[in-house]
Amino acid sequence: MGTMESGLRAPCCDKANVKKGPWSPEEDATLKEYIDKHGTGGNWISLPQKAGLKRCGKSCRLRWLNYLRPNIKHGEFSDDEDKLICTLFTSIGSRWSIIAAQLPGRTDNDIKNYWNTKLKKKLMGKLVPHHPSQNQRKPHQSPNYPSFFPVFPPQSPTQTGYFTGYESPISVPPNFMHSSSTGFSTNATPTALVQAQESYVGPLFGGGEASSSSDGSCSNQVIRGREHDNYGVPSGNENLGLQSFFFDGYSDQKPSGLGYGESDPVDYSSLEEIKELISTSTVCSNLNFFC
DNA sequence: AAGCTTTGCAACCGCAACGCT
DNA sequence: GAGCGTTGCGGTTGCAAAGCT
Repeated sequence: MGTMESGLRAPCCDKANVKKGPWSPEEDATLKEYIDKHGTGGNWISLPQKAGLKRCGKSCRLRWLNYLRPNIKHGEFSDDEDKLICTLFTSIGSRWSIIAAQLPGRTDNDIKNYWNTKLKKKLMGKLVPHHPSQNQRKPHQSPNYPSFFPVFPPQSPTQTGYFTGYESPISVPPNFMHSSSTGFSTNATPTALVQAQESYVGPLFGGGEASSSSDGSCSNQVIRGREHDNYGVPSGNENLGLQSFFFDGYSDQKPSGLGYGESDPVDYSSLEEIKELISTSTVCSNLNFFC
């Protein structure tokens, strides 16, 4: 590690001579043909050159993994898949790669998009907003988003007990993801994950009580990190992805109306509803609220 | 029919971990 | 152990299509 600090990170490719944007059928064919013949060669950076593509290696990798790879499933998600995604999301957050690993043929990108555009709304559609007056749409707000998606109070991120809405309301013990007591691993079955989450579901909504880390700093600090457990699985001190589930009441993707620290009033009673909904949807084996 | 808004998804970006030297 | 290149991941963006007025 350690190139990050310098700010002098070399670009992964010559951006000037690299094509961006949607892939053409010809490019797809070229990439597929090359990989079918030679494999990836363990080096995506040099692959486009060898294959005769004017693309960044990263772009090739992404295209292959998300689209060209054999056995990729496209199209509608089944109810079972919906439920599994929901269960896993409430267990481990936006760990899309891990969630994707439980859904054969689905890519993390697919699942992420599906969650952000459909599943989240589907889930939230089950909730009735408390205060219709707050339900006025803001730019880019989906019509069926309840207004009470909390945007958290305008407190300093360092104040214990609050978070800005840009950061996870959740902190997880560093050993949670690879704790033997939780039984978590990428190889864990969804059932195991639910069990793990069950043991942890309380603190998920513990608000301020759960937000301090052991060194006394606040877990509002977004911790991005990937440790790996014995299974080669990302694990560790995680910023679970419920943040995206919670914060953006008026955009799928970004809080376009309010700046950092600005907020609408919070409807805390609605938090209880969400809490109940998620714990119900997660813990209850009869996940039938999608039906 | 035209213009505007919203939605869905492919692709990009930046960061952090990995792994080799 | 440090440095550096590569990989993998999650968040974000851009744009075409669909829907609405």
